[in-house]
Amino acid sequence: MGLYEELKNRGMIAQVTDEDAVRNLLNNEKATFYIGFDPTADSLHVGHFIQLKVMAHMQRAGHRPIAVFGGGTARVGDPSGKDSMRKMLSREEIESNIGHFKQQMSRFINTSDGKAIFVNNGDWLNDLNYIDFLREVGPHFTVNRMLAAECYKIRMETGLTFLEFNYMIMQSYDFFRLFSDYGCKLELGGDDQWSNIIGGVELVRRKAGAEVYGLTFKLLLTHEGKKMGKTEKGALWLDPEKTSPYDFYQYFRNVDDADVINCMKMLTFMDLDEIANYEKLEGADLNRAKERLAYEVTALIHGEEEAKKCEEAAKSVFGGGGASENMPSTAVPDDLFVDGKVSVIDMLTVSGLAPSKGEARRLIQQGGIVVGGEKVDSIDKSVDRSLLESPDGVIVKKGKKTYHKFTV
RNA sequence: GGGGGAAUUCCCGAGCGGCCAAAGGGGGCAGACUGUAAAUCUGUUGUCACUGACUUCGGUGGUUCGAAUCCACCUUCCCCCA
Repeated sequence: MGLYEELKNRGMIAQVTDEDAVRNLLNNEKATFYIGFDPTADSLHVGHFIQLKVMAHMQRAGHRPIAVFGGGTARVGDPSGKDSMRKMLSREEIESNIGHFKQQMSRFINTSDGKAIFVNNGDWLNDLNYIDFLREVGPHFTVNRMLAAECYKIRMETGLTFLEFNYMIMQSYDFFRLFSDYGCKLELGGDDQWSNIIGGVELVRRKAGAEVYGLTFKLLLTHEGKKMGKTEKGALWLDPEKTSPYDFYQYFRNVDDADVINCMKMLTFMDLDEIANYEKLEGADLNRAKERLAYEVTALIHGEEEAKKCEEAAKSVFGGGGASENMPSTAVPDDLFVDGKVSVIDMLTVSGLAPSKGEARRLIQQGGIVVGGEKVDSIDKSVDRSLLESPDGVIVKKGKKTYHKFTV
């Protein structure tokens, strides 16, 4: 099975500019391709991971990836799929974000011996001369076509600024530059990038008279069409400081039944035949698939060792509730003790389990707090220091799934 | 440049000068039911010293016993016309 078929069978391919040509390129040639990443945050998230995975996949097959960091484009902001303008980022923020991206990415992409190229489109976009640029690329785009593009659709309702309107042109220009400088023949991206990608394909055709290609991947969506990887705290980040491996693991351990198989196909390197076996599972048995999924994805991002820890922590906690060294924990500061006791309310707030005392009270009143295996039935409850001093500390359960260990 | 409108709690959105910590929905959290799933139902959702007090309704002043509600100026956004 060729690389193209592999991607297709995993249900990852959304749109292709020329299916036969791209299939041939992926299966039989060694091509240079690129994916762009706009450094709009200080960490990559699961959405980016799909792109990383594909890059790694393609690199293994002998193709040469170019990762383009949007040091220039991030200053403009991609309006695709957004209903309002992004906050403008300073140059310093952008540079710092690029640093984080590079670091995270080097885990997945081998950059030695020119096997992959990291570039910053700010290198050619930042110093463009306005009129020269307009004359160079402007004649190749008509406003009529641009306005009809899918990526502007939402914004035609809510308002599209001229700043963002130019995004597509800049990204198209990227492709042209990469084609000229590196012979890049293929641009990959999330499906929301389709308009921007075909803009580049067309620009290369018109300016250089060459045929290049575009391919988009399905976005990671739930079966209801909502974006996956969203948590209360924002995205599901790859940075362990921003999303702990445990939370990361739990996110996938808790995916909807209907989304498990899709996630396996898109996010792991698991063999398709093996996935097919999991696909046969039904009802509660699907939990086995979820465990596997969570393990695999966590291992890819945080390493096998970390993934094992997460798995053990989850099993010990949900399978009977023993202490675990991998559980998030908080040491209670001395000043919270009164007569050798801490109030449960203080424990909840100091650990961040509850953002305020009011919330902490509410949790207790609603029966959502269990301390050391016993439900807390009064907001005045407190815990003896001696219990916290014991080797395993005190385990507090908030709601059904949140466990936290307290020590001194 | 001219004219009109809007800014409300996490989001959307209602809000006669007192009965407004502010309707309703979404989202979040908790409970019941479960499989660490979904759906459903219930409760809850500013802070604290929580049967009370305090701080919120773009900003700054003002009118008033009393303002999210009225006035002035400022800031930002939207719409129509040019």
